[in-house]
Amino acid sequence: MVPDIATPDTAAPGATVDVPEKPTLDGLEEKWVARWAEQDTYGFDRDAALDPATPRGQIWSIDTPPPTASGSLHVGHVFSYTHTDFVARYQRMRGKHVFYPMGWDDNGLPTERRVQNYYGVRCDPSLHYDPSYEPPEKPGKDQQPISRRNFVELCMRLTAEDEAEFEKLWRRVGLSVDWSDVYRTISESSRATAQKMFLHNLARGEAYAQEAPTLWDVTFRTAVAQAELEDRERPGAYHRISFAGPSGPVFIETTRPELLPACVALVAHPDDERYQPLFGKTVTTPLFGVEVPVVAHRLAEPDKGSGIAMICTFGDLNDVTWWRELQLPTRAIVGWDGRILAEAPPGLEGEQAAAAYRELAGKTVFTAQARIVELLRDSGDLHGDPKPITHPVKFFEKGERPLEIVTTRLWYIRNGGRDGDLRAALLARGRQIQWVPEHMRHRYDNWVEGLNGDWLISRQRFFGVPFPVWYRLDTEGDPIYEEPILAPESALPVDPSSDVPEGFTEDQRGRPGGFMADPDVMDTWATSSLSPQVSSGWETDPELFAKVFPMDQRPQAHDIIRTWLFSTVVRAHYEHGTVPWSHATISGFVVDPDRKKMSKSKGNATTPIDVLERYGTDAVRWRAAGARPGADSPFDEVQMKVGRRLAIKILNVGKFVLGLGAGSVDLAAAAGAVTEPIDRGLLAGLATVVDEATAAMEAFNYTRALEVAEAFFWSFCDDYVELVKSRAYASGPAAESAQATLALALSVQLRLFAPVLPFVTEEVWSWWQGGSVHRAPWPVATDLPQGGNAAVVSAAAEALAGVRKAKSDAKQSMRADVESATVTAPADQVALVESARTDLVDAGRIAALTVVPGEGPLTVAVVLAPVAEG
RNA sequence: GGGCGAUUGGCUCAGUGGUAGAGCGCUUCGUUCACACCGAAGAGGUCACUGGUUCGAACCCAGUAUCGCCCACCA
Repeated sequence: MVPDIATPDTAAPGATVDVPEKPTLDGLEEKWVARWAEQDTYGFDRDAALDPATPRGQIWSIDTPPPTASGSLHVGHVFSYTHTDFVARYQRMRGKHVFYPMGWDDNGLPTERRVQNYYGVRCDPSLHYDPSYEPPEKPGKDQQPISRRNFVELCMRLTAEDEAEFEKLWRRVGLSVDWSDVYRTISESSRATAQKMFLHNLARGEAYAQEAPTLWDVTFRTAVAQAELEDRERPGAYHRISFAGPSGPVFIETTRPELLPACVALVAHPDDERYQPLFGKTVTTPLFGVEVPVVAHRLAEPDKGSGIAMICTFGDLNDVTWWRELQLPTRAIVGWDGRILAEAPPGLEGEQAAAAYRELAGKTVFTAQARIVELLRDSGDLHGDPKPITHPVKFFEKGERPLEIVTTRLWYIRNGGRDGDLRAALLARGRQIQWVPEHMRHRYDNWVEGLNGDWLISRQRFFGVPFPVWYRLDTEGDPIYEEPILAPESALPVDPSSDVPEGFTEDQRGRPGGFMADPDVMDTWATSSLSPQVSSGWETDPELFAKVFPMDQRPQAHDIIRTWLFSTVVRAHYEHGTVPWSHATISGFVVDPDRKKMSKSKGNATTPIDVLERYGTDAVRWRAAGARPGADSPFDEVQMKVGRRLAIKILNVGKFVLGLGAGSVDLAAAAGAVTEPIDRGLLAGLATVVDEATAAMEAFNYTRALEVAEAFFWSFCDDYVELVKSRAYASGPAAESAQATLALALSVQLRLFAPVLPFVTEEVWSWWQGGSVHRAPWPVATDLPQGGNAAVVSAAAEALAGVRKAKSDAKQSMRADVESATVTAPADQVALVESARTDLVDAGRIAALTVVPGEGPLTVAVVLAPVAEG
């Protein structure tokens, strides 16, 4: 029993029915958004939900995706969040306590960039905090450097403004979230959660630090994880270069000739007979005269280029593998800024090497390439012209320049990329999740099976969750990485760049014998992977956490299965030994007419507020419901009109039906008043619709649920209401049967539509019923009178259609009088049509109706009354 | 190169073994009596292709083609 849900029989017979003269969609959003807020229609009833007597199955908890606060929302967001809302509203009407918080992802790079541009500032972590700092009125020409803490404060300030705007939009979209429960990924509590979980991972050996070559974005000057990579096709060229070998030149082909000074070996496949004589020998690099060994490795491909490749530190991930497995020396030449380092790497001895290196030092890799090609050409070591090719190059998904590989010390979380048992365990977790649609599971499997390293979580940025770690400095001032100083859990969140570890004072920061902060922040996914823990109150609200975690539903788009979904599974696996949620519901994208994903950066995004205002929220939601889970859906404004038409129809038919006397029907007693066969038939058909819609909603198929409800509704309006309106106008038991049927049918249909069309259904409901339709119970077939025959309605509708066709063919008004009509129907339908005779005669304006059995489908022969001239 | 999905009327999509469906668009007609932000009627498809299974295939199986997405070590 759910106490705060209004039952639909609250309207007593003769209760006030207040139907507007001219119903309209205009203003419904403002009216009901305000009313729902006042009445806390969607509040999570914590006391009831946390009552020990409430079974877990009576709660539905949703791990809402926190939108990027610094971004802007487009129609695609509106669709996917609406999909979740359909489920939330359905579950609420099923009587569940719906835990539906909203979060804002205000952490990370996008926010940093927005703050830099908006205020004209930049973060300089070496500066001290200025408590009285105010940003310039207008951003100046040069960005003002400010301390990390000041920068973070500006981030907090701006995102708070952005989030207020977002909330307004979401309310207008009709999301039934509990607005008293909002989290931010940069809040104290989120930061504390992320830091605490990191310390747990570290204590259990699931997180570790390692100095290793890593993919590096030279624009953002940060490390990049595998999940943030994307390949882009870029033009390049094979350069054929000769090395001096023991018995003549050895030719290699490379797309990165500028890395020649970083060359540490040549490599060929062990079975490659052409190069077997060279294995174990050395060759000499052109220009630099460095002796490098020729080695064998199975990853070398005989049919690529000349079959022998130069290994550089580092040109690509293959180089890293070779370097690691063959234990080659390191000759790094690319710096964090993407330029060739000023100092030549070890191994380049002699004046020849130094002179050649000076030609490249300080240049970008692009200009260094141009220069070295000239040098190689002059020295005669470049053979032929470079052969242009197009090849995939790795980029940071938000970046504009190819990634380089640099060596640095970073934090990782084990994710199965280097451990088969862990990988198998995480694949098994994937199988414990129910995926909607089912085939999205393959994306997860595919990703986990293809991992080639652990999850890199360090980012060299400012606005993020810092690692709660310091390092002691030795007497030389060098950090002792082996013994990190960890913040105690009770102190979290900490900012090690301004907080001081236990036993030290601020003036020891950066001094020999003192300490230094870990300079990095966590990857944004390292925080958002904890959204279930953050929103459910892990460690901050154990009672709540125990009741809502693991959560019931994770809605998200398919493009971030490899990032958000996977990382959330990893964290829950470690900390809780479970999956974070039972269901993952995956939304597709809204795509433009060319089937390209809608996104702001592509400039093809449609602004939601504009569409919401033009068509009304319900119309937009109706269109969203047409996009099945996981399916991409083209944006088509014409479709919005159809949704709007449905909403208007609901208003009008509601008004009409209530005016026919349905408004004063006692719903609790209505079933007993339904006596006419066609009335019983209508409700029998509706009972089937209720069953089908319910089954569809249980399977998250809101599209199907809407479709069956809508098909029934249009037939209800066009056929049933037309057939019975004359009878309903009258009085007596037959009229009461019609009125009771209309009332029941309206009540049930409003509730079926409520999850998709919350505004218009609430409006009509309010004319006539107490409480909110959104707190009314989802209809069940057994509430409707049993035993009716739905075929009565279809037979009568078919006969009526025949009469209409005759009038249409004769180009007459539907109100034209019919002198006589003869229905010829299959034998088993004669009685059905006869049982609706009176309604049919009235609706068709038929003077004389005959129904006879015959062969073939039902037909109607009509003689129209003569039309008076003139 | 691997994986996943799609291919049904002009458009967007339902339809998983039994006579091809819906909405939009189109054509024709109709408005005092809930609804012109409307109603009624109608036209329109060899279900991508080739084989196979079956009494029967849009649907099941094998293969092909095209499109889209995800992944992949890219000299």
